[in-house]
Amino acid sequence: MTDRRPRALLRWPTYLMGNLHRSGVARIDEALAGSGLALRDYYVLVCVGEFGPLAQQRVADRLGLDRSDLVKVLDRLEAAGRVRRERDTEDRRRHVLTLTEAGRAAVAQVDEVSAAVTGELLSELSLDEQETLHRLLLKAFGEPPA
Amino acid sequence: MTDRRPRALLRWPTYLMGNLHRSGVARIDEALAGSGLALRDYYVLVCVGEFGPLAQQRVADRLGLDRSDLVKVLDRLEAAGRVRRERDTEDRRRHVLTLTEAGRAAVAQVDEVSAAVTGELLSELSLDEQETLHRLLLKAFGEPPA
DNA sequence: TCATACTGTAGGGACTACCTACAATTGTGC
DNA sequence: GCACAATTGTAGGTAGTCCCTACAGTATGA
Repeated sequence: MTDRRPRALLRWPTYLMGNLHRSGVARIDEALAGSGLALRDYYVLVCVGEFGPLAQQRVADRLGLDRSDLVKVLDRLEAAGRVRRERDTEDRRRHVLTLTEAGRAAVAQVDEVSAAVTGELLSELSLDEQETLHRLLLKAFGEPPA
Repeated sequence: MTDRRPRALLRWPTYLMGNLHRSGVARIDEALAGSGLALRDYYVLVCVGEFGPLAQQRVADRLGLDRSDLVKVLDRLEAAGRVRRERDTEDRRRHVLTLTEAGRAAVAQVDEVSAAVTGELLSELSLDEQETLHRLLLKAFGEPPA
């Protein structure tokens, strides 16, 4: 029984984005169940992969996470052999993170799932509209248009 | 030190919407701190206000929440005198919820805050673009265009 | 009457966001 | 060289969300 939502809430982009986000994450997590991968893991893997060997604090900065929360994610990822975590020989406070081959494979897997889910999630929109939505979201986010 | 995000993540509307949503909610919560109102409370108040006297299960259905999670929200709202919760005389399994005057005032307060925050959140977009974004979000959400 | 379904409530588990504290390490001013 | 501050990773706590199960009270239909 999926009743209609209050119209007074549908006025707010924040509300709409929250619900769409939640729906997308749920679908991705469902597709990823069993692989031992969470969506956050993917974010971290992508970040380490894109910006080369990185200290944990730098990953947290780039993703807008707290460094203390990153620890558990990295524990999982390291145990699964998806990242290497080694002391930085130049600054022994830091751990240097590097992506492994398994990590790269995980990224590719989530990329595929995410593309499929995005298509579902925005299936009510034409391809042009999807493109427009993405462009506006990027701009609102403060990123230069791709 | 706000570093740039991984480009590979900015490809995903789900990721962008999640971050924008989080940012919006944080600003609203901040503005609402001290008033004893959470954003979820507002959702519930709006729902009860819009669809008249409602049973708890109906509110949960309309908002996509679990009825068990609604209980704590309603405990707060009732204690604050923002909703009345009474046994339904026609079906004594149900509690009938009605909005009080204080509840209506709370809705008006959050409406104001939310409008201001939405303006901030989308300040990188022109008014036309904000309108387009909202229309596309509504459509993606499966709602008929207003 | 008996079985079935619905409603509100209690409680738990897993996850996220945010915060503090702390030990190890590095850098700075003297 | 040395006291002091800052940084980094880690542990832990709190609050909130989402999802699930169990249960007692109530209604409904065979």
